[in-house]
Amino acid sequence: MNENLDTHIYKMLTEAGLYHTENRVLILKILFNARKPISQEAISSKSVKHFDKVTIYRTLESLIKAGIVHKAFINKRASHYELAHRCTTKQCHPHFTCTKCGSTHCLVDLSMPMAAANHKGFTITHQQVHLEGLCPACSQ
Amino acid sequence: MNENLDTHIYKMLTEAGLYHTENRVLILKILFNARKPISQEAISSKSVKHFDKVTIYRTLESLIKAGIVHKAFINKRASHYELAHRCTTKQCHPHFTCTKCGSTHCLVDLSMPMAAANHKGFTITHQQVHLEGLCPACSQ
DNA sequence: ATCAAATATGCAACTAAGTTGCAAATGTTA
DNA sequence: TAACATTTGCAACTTAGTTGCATATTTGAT
Ligand SMILES: [Mn+2]
Ligand SMILES: [Mn+2]
Ligand SMILES: [Zn+2]
Ligand SMILES: [Zn+2]
Repeated sequence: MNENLDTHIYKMLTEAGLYHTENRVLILKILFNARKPISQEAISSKSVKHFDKVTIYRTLESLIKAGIVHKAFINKRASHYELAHRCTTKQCHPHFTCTKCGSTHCLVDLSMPMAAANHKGFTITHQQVHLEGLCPACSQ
Repeated sequence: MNENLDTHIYKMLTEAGLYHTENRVLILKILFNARKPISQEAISSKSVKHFDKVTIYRTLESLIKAGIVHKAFINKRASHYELAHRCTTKQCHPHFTCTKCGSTHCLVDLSMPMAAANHKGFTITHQQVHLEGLCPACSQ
């Protein structure tokens, strides 16, 4: 599985025309394992190796430009990043924020209908749905 | 019309149990006139009177707590504020951001179906839809 | 009108997310 | 291995938002 992940990441970077650097691979692995949007600070603290925060921001920037990563939404002034592999070009899965514990979750199996592509002169190309309420743990 | 707005604002503040202060009224008028989410910085620059930014943040905070104002979404690290009068408790109208000119719009007449109130243990109480694409001016 | 209590305001100082410039290090290709 | 392109770390900076505190304003009761 680790072998597969390394190979997968290697291929992704090659296809994107990005240098295959240690930092890029480590950050991608952290994002793969997180399975939800996380902040620069969270990436930093999940990492064994010390990263300069500028390096993390610039690495994320390059991955976003390549379409591998995207910003999910902004929570408490810090953007949260996740892999883009479970989103279409027109719509990301809905994101959920618990109003009690503050945790965020990707509701990848909750499908939401897209708004019409045109609405009173607006050309709508992308839709993002943000949900709030209580997470399973806090619903009890 | 100005007479009506003053009266309306006065009533809103009274009903919310908030002091009827000059600053609160001025900021509410700016929000009424803006007709879209705007930042603290924008409120400040639209105002003839000089406001301390802390005053604006604390005024908005009190209005949010009273349910009169809410944060629409966060754009470029700065929250954008608008009146809550065109939103229900469960769902705000969709917000649109133009990818070309960066302008934001409230699509108050574009209705989006609510996600189910329950989904795999999540209790969903609020939904926010964010759309992207080209605004009428940029669509030409 | 006057006063006391509650609330709002302005100022200075602070925290923290994200950015920029630049020199040194690393990855790629030949 | 050499030349070139890209990435990295560091220091310094910008700016949204917060906090503490002393002063000013609003309100309701007298
Ligand atoms: Mn996503
Ligand atoms: Mn709104
Ligand atoms: Zn929770
Ligand atoms: Zn536009």
